[in-house]
Amino acid sequence: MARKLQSIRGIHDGLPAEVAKWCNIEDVARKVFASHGVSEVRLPILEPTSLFVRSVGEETDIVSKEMYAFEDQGGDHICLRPEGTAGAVRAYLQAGLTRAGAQRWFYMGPMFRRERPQKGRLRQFQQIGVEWFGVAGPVADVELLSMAQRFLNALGIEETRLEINSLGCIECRPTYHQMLVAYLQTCREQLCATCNERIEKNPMRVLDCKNKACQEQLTDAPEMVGHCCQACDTHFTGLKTGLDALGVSYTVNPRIVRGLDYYNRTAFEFVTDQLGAQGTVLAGGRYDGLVESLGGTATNAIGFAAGMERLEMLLADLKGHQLDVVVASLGDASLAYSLRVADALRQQGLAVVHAGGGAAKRQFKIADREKSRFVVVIGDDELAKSGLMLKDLATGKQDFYVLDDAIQVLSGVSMIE
RNA sequence: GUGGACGUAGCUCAAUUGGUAGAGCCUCGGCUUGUGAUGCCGGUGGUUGAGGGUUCAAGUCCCUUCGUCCACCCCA
Repeated sequence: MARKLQSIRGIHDGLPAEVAKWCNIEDVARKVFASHGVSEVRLPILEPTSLFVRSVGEETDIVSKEMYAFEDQGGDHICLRPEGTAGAVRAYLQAGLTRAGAQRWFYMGPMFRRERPQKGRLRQFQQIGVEWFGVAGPVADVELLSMAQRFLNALGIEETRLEINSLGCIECRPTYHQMLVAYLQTCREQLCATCNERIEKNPMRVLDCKNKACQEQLTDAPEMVGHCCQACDTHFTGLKTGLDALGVSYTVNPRIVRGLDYYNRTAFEFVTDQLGAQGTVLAGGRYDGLVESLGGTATNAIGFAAGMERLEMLLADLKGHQLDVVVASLGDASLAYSLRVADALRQQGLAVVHAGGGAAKRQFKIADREKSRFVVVIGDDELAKSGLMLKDLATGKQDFYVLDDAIQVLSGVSMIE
C-alpha cells in the first residue's frame, strides 16, 4: 500500500497499546519518586543550542552531529533538546534556586537525536529523568540508586544488573588521562581504527570498545578506580558501603564511561541483555561541575535518565478490560431507552459504549473485541419492565435487574483505571 | 555517517527459468432481527513502498529514492 503521508524516519506514533504501557510506567515513576521527595518539573522541548554546546560538550556526537538545531525566524539558534539534564540545570539557575536547599526533580518527555534508528533507538524518544541538586555526599548517590532500583522493581523489571564506576574528578582525572593515553600509545597498532580516533578525542571511550581485539589489549590498562584522589576514593567507598547496607546489589565495572562531558565521580548503568545492542535501560551519574560551568555557583548534583521505549520493551503487554459495559439494544422501540441506560451507567463512573443496535450476535462480538466485562442487553421486555439484562462475559451468567438494582450491582466494579 | 537484510490485501505470508497477483487470519453480510464458540455460504479488500529503465511481457532483472529491521558508531 502506498504510504504517501508518513511520519518522519525514526519518529513513531504512540498508539493505544503502547501509550497504556507508558502511562503505567509514568504512574509507577510518580509513586516511587514521591516516596523520595522528588517533584515533577515540566521543561521546554526547545532550548538555545548553546546550552548543549556548553554542557554536553561540543565534541560529543550528540552535539556535533545529532542535534536538530536551526535558526528560527528571528535568527535565534535553537534546538530540540537531545537530553534533559542541561535544561534542568538551566531552569534551576534561572529560577534562582541555588540557595533554596536541595532540589529533587524528575521529568518525563520527548528527546530528539538524529541517529540511525535501530532496536531501542529512535530519533524522537521518551526519557524519564531525575536530577538532584545541592546534594553532596555519597548518601545521595546511594539513595538515588536505591530509588532507581525500586523503580525498576516496581515495574516488574527484574533482569537488569547495576554496574557502577567512579570517573574521578577534575583533580585526579587529568593525571589518570595522561596515564591512560600513554598506555594506549604503546598498543596503538593493535587497536581498531575507531579506538585510534578515540585516543585523541575521548580516551576513556576506548575502555568500553566492543571490539574483542581491543579488549585483549586492555587487560593491563590503568583504571580510574585505582587512580582516584583521596576524596573521590572516599566517596566511592561511601557509595559501596551504602549500597551494601540497603542490599542493593551491584558490580564495579571499571570500564563504564559516560559519553557526556559533564559527569564526574559516580557513574552507573542498569543494563539488560534482552535489548540487543541497546542494553542500557537507565543510566546516569554525578555532575558536580555542571551548574558552575553554566554560570551558577558551585553546586553538587547527581541524576539519571531512563529510556521509556527500552523500559517498555521489557514489560509484557497489559491485559485487562477496556470497558466495563457494552450496551446491546434489540429493536427500534428500546433504542432511546438503551441510550439513557448507557448514560446512567456512565454517571456511576463506569466505562460504557453502546454497540449501536442490530443483530445481538454482532453486538456481543463488539463487546468481546472491545474487551468489555459486561454486556447489558435491552429489548422490548427490558423496556417494558424498566430494567436490563446484565451478562458477565467471563462467567456467561446473566440476570434481569431493574435499573437501580443493576447500578447497585455494578457500582464499584469498574476495572478501568 | 558506515555495513548488511527486507518492503506483495488491515495482519502473517505464497507466487517455478521473467508469462493471468493467491492463501490463511481479520473484517462485513447470510444460514439464525434475544446472546460471544465452532461450522457452512457469500462479499469487501492490491497501481506488488515510490519513481525510472531493460523486455513482446517485470512482484521477479537493473538504477534511484523512501521506509522498516540488525550491527557498527554513539547513547537512555
